Amino acid sequence: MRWNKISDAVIRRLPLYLRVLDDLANETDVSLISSQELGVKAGVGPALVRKDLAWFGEFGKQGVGYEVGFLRNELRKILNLEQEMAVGLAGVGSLGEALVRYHLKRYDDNDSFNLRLAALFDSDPTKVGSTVEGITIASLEEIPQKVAEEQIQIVILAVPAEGAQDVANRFIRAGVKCILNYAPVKLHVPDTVQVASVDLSLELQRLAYYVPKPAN
Amino acid sequence: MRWNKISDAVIRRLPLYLRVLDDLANETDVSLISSQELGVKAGVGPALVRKDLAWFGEFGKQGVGYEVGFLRNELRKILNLEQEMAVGLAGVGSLGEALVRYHLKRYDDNDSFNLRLAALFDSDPTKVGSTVEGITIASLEEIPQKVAEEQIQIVILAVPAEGAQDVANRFIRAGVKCILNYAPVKLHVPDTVQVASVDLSLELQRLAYYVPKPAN
DNA sequence: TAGATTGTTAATCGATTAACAATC
DNA sequence: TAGATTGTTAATCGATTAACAATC
Repeated sequence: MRWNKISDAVIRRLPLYLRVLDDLANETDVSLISSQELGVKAGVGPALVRKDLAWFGEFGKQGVGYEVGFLRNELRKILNLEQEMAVGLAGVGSLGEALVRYHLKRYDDNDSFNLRLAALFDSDPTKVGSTVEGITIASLEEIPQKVAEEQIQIVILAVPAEGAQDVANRFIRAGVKCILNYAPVKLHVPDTVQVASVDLSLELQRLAYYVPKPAN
Repeated sequence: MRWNKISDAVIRRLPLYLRVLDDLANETDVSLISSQELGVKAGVGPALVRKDLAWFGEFGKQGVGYEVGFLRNELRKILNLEQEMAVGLAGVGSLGEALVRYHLKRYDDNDSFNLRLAALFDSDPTKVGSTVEGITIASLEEIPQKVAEEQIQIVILAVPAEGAQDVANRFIRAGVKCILNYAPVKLHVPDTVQVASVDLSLELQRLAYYVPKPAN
């Protein structure tokens, strides 16, 4: 299986489809779904659903639709979620702690969320050694060892803006290729590294544009 | 000023530009910037920078560039950030609390982040009446009054997945038109309402796709 | 004036949608 | 078989980039 150069726009929708299939697998006894229905539930047009899936293979049956359990499993394979993957989190402030709890809840609730939170990191020596939800906080110096030991593949950055680039660099040097960044800064990374960014302030400032201006 | 039908792709980049200009205004004595430099700092091509800005007016001088303070101010006007705007937050769990702190820090640090956190809401009666960072938690029943009193224009949802749609509906009924959703569900809203979504699990599942598969 | 950079138009690129033959 | 829905190709739509005349 080598699917080169598939657009990120496509990849972004796959977890959306997977979520719909997960819900369907739990809540109902529906075992078949059409691109039409899947599209409605995911908020995507039916043609686009079919085209997205077609990049990876032929998963449906003409005249019938897609078998829920089967398609779900294929999506998990495509997204690398079949085996458990280890995730690290740096910056155990109030946001970091909240993300730890949020993550653990997702991990427990959702079978397809095969991402185990394996290590925490913080620069503050007074935090190092203490635990959050049973996970011990390591220092930034321990990044190389921990990443290697736990085979950490993805890192969540919940550090302050000032420290974000430095901490990112440390993980990149340790071999991490995927970063989910919560700090309000643009990270500069080699293009072998994928960054996803979650930025409250950018989102809010964008929403402000859509606030209706008072009629005058 | 009536700029109809400007693409959301454009709007998403404006806060990025604004952030660069804010940094420039604070850190250095640079008072002019070219689309080239602004583009590099924002991670956007120079032609696109010029085209984005051109939707709203002529802000530069040929042969010279853009005046930092002036452009910054124009962007604030465009994004509705000139006057302070009131924001509400629902769901004061650990994520909600963390977002409160995060928000207040941004509000203090950044002049252009003119979004004041004006009210908190929670469904848990044992939380109602207590305060976080000096802001009192109201019940969901108080949404209509609070929204009207404080003129809340944007709401951050940090409630569990199950409650998200219901809480969203309450705010929409109270007249809120912009929602920033942290719950892992697709919200169904009238198309007069703008939703921005932040979804840790979708982002992580997407990143998992990019994790290099072990050579075998 | 000469050099630089904008604002804008035209060309390119990519992503979504429509349509339909294949087929379950 | 008749009806339905896929997989796929062609058409459309929109966004980005390249190019350049206008002009500071």
